[in-house]
Amino acid sequence: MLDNERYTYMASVMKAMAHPTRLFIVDELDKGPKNVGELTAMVGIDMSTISRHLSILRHAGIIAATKNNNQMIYRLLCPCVLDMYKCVLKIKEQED
Amino acid sequence: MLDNERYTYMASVMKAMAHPTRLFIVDELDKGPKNVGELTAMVGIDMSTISRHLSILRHAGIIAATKNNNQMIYRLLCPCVLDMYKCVLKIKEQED
DNA sequence: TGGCTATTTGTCCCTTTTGCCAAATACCTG
DNA sequence: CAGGTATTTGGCAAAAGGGACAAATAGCCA
Repeated sequence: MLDNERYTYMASVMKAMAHPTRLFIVDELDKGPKNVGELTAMVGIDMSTISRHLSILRHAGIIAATKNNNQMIYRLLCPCVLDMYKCVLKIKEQED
Repeated sequence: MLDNERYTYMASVMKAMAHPTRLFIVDELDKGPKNVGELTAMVGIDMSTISRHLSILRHAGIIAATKNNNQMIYRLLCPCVLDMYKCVLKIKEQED
């Protein structure tokens, strides 16, 4: 398979997005930066789990964090990920 | 989490893309329809595994298949998935 | 029908992912 | 320093993902 490394990298970024909770987080961060507590309250699962989701998105380079006192403020780095939604919706239309 | 079903659906489509071999297949099908044997030769792993990858992409609505004699010809349904690459590359640039 | 080619499906094994709880860490404040 | 709040990390269990091999299925041709 030609250029395997490229595909592996691309897949890793897409995998980071490919989870309902993480897509929700990305959507929320697109509206504005938020801390872990706020996101936890919105999603309604354990904060440790949210923290891990945020870590996955951060390592993929999709979001970034800044420390504010004892809080971590997360923000969306690349709003272009939201364009992926458009394509997914186009696929959905095709099926109906 | 608001509108959970929407996020679950979107995640399932993105998950279908989130694998190096499947991204490669999508890229190849973008150049033109191909049968399972051709894709297997290009990727270099077991045909049964390729077949399952194709099944995953088909169920996600990303590709479609037509039977030609005893071959299955796969084709890309929604070339817009390739636009996702652009965003991933933008993310990569940001990191360097 | 029997054999040949192309593809899919069943099964097994191993690895990764996800979620929870509890413990650790970080930072502020009295 | 002690206590409080915010977040991350370790460990564990359940579930899902990925690959190989063998067996099943489908369609063609003699």
